[in-house]
Amino acid sequence: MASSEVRQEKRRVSELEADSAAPAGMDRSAETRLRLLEAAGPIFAERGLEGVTVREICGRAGVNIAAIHYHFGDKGRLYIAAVKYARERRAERYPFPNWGEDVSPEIRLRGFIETIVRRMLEPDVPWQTRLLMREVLRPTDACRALVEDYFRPDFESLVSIIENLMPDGTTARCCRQTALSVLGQCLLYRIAGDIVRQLVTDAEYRRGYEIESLADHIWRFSLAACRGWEEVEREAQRIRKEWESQQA
Amino acid sequence: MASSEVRQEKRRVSELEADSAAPAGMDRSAETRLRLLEAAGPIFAERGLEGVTVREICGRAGVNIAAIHYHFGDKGRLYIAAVKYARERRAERYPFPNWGEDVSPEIRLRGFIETIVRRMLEPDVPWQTRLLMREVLRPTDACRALVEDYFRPDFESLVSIIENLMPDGTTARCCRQTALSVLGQCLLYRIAGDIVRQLVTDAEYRRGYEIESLADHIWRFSLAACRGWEEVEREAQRIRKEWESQQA
DNA sequence: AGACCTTTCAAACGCCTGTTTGAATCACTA
DNA sequence: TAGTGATTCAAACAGGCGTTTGAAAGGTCT
Repeated sequence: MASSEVRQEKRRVSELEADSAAPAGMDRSAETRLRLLEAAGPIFAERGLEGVTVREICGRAGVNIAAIHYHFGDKGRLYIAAVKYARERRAERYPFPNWGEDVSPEIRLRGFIETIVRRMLEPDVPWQTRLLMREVLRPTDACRALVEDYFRPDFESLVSIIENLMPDGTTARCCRQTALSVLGQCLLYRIAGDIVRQLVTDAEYRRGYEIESLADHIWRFSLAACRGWEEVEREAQRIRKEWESQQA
Repeated sequence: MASSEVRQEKRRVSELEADSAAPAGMDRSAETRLRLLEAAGPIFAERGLEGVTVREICGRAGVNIAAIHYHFGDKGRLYIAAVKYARERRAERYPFPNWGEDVSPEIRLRGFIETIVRRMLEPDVPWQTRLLMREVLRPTDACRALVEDYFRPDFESLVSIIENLMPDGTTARCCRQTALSVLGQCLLYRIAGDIVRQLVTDAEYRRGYEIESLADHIWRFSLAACRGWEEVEREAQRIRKEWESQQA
């Protein structure tokens, strides 16, 4: 009992070393760690922590079952390590376009939407991106901080795009909520792809629901909402009165 | 082995009887079935098939573990029975408003959105509704037909509302996709409620994200999109040209 | 009351999970 | 080459899962 704790303690030290380097002449230990991470990552990204067995992971990695305990302590910490690893490899994630200063907010919005949709749906987006997306959508207690430094910057940049598109004087709160409306549209196809496929006909699905077309529609819809915002503002009072009379 | 099959076969017959009636003098069998369904339903609705153990279900129902096998065959068929039961009790689900002929599409849209958001978020919406929502979002093979008769009618009525709001000549395909944009906004708060709460400040969340406010924003955003649709159509060519030049 | 079928019950079964063990193997130093 | 610590391995472990069992209890007929 005490001996196993010692084992883990030793390993936890060399985990830290492993952060710093994976030298050309990689030792067995570092290689095994890497094989586990690279094997576990994609499956975790697809099916989550509970949906995967350690036996499957080790099988794909070609290492012994006990390796997880030896190198990471347990399955849960392997998962966390995989998330961290994915975050470190952030460069590999599907990148946002890098606009110049003079690019219009309309174009920025278009690029943002396409990037998000692609991250959601592109099957050959790197698993690191997909795992981080999963964590962002259903944050594990252990990784809640991830939202802050992985996703919030993207969110804030979307908000600032929208601030440029909405009429002057629109509150920041309203802009944030609008940003969420844009994100919600993107998420739908990831979360409820099955039902969407069932609701529209097959032919229509094949022609109008590839990534480009989806991004295009979401963009037009969202942009149109910004354009029409003031008009609805003006109608609002009349409609709201009608609404309340209908409610009663 | 053969005997157990016989048992199940017998039961499967009386399952059918159980559809027809639950008379005042309910016999033990029907009562146990009902207790299982009523105990399992809410937990299934919350955590799904895999997230619940038969021991928990039977514990809450106050019946023996073996009752599931005896009355339903196995856990999976209990789940299916719970979904069917939920669908039969459709009347209890949170209803759409029943508009008169003369109600404007703007108002209809407002009512539709609020109903959906409420179904997603209201904690004391009946579990039957929540279980069906879950099935619609991640359709199990067994219950795929559910989408057709439970959800499609709602979807089609949303589409027809939108057809009345979009400019004349908008294609049906575009209206369906727009309907999905509306639904996506509603879904976000159910699917990614955690991250939303983290992205906006606590104070803002409490004041601006109750059901009424959410429905109001989604409604304004969607209505504005319909109003601004033609304007964007007109801009589209110019913007698209800019987009393509930026891409290159 | 006795026979018969239905329904419940406590207990166990077999399986799969994540984890642990102790010995075998490897890589390196003296 | 012998010794030492790091790493791998096959095997087993404990515990939870869904399922099954065979007997007990309940209800309903003649």
